[in-house]
Amino acid sequence: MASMSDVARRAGVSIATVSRVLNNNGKVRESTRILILKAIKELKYQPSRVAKRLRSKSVSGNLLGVLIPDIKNPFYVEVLEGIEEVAYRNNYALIMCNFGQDDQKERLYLEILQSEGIDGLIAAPAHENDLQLKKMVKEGLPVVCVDRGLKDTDVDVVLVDNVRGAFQAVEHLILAGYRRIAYISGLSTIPSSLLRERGYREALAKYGVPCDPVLVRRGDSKHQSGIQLCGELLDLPDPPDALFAGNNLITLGALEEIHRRGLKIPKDIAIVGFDDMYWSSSLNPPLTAVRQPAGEIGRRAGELLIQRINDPKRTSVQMMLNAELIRRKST
Amino acid sequence: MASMSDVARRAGVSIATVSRVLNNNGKVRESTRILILKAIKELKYQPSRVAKRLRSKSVSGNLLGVLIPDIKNPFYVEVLEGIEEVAYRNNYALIMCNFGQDDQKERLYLEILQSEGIDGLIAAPAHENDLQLKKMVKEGLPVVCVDRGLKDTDVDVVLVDNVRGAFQAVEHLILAGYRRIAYISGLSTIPSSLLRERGYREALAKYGVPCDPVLVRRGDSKHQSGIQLCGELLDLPDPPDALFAGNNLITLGALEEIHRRGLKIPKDIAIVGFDDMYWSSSLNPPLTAVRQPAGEIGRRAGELLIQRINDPKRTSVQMMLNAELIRRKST
DNA sequence: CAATGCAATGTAAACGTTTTCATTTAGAAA
DNA sequence: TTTCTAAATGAAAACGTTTACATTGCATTG
Repeated sequence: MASMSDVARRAGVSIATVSRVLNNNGKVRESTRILILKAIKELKYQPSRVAKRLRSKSVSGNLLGVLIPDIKNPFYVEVLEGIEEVAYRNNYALIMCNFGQDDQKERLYLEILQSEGIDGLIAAPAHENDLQLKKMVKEGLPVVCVDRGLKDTDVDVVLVDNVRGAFQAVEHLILAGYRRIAYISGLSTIPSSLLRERGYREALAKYGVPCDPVLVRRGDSKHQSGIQLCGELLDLPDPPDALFAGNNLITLGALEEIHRRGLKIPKDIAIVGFDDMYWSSSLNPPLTAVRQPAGEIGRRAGELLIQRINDPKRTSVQMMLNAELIRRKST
Repeated sequence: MASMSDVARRAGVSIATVSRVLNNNGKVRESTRILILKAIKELKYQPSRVAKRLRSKSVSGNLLGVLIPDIKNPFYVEVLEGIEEVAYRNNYALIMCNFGQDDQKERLYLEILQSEGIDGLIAAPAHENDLQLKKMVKEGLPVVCVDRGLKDTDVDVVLVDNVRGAFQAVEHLILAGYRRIAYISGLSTIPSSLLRERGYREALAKYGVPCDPVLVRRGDSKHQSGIQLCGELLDLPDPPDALFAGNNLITLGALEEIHRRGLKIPKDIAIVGFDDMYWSSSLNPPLTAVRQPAGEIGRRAGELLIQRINDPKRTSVQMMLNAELIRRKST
């Protein structure tokens, strides 16, 4: 691949001048600019992002990190898509790190990202108290959190009002006449699990529906946990008549288990999920769900990150988007 | 961040020696190795992948590119997941490029990847005749193609037997008694679309079922095209009694349209999709589908790529995995 | 015409590694 | 002790940029 000095030689100038026309800074005579542009075209020269990144902390290396807990989860895929959209528009490349809710993997990925000299990071940290990530924020790496915040740390975060979303879901169930409403929670180290549980409890409380502790189950946020915990609930002597599932993987798992047992939804048991998918209406039955604007979360996060890269001392913002209940046929 | 010279200074040696212990090459006395290791630990030193990549074409920079057409498509997400798994295991980071079946975006992404100095690339090219990608292969970049090959080019590729998969699907429909079988194809610039159509035709031919040209529709592989083209088919004076959908997005779209019209599956119309998802059994009705081992495709591709990086002149392989028909309730 | 100042360009260092080649060191053999 | 050899280490260049600083050229001014 041609390098800057090749261009310089061919245009009969020094690399400094070439650099100047590439970055549009410094004065350069129009005639030599043309010469250089011509050489660039002829040699199909492309600047090396690697060299650029190595050399200059001051200028952006156009590389972002994305750290997500589970790419199997359609929610994060949609977030990722949103991020990618704005990253690409701003000429940033993306290093994708899928840590699968594995602490060690997360640590290693963070090290890699640091070592890659990324300009900024969008992360859904393993938990609120992620020391390593906090440290990176402290050290000045531009970071924005999605879906999950970072305790006691001044960092941009964009997420959804989990309490309110869950509240709406459960309120909807109550108003529809259900009384034994179960909650299958994701990992309780994840803030959103707790917040959703809070919404669940608040709704029950508001309508004076007793909260039977046996009806809230906690798993690891994965598909299998939905199957397992839904099964446990259905095996109860006094099983629930409705189910609030803590995320989409859990919902899908629960759905699978309910179908396996030949139960009818919503006659035998109703279900409302947290997280909507574009194909939720094709499920059996069409799923009532709390919709997070995942794509928008990703886009907003991307925009905030790029803003912060360009203005590192901008005051941090917490952007809370609205979750919306989509009523379909499962309740 | 501490650099190698910091370590060297603290250990009282030169950077060359530090480099030697880091890469385990060259002789270094045990006592100084220990000294250096100690300094590394104390300074929390981490080598810069950027510098490493810049300096040395000979040693791997531990960076891979992934170029996929559509991250909305669960198939590619699963492939991506497989790739990520083996990449991580081998200490490679991943630059994810989602080109959305947009030629210009693909071109730009390829340029970025080149400029990032990736060690290798896994790609599902926009079409068989992707000149830019071909050129990169020719120039020696290790590449493995997934899902789609590259014409007249000596490159590793891992994919599924599309003809056979489609054949099985359509044969299954025929044996179940359906006769007016429609095919909704994806983009016809994509080899797999054509191959699946071939399987479709071969099955019809084998059983002497006439092939009504009005029953094959071609779209852009996206969700919306499934809705649209399924609608057109259903509006036909003599509509199909069964549908073979060219990929999962199309399937989901078709499903949506069928439900919107209040038609019953499979009574009014049967449907079999190409691509299975782990939640296909939760669809309404549980979907009969041709399952591609997407995760395995990704893992294999990752392994092949790393092999090739380590042995660039290894002869190229074409790995064809089996697609399997999963019978559920939609047929 | 000399002095001045600014526009245009060049030189060289720096970023953090790897790697070649040269040099020092240590231990063995004589 | 001297000499030799292999082992251990170091010096410096190179990768492809950006950038601070130096230099050149040229027009303007007095």
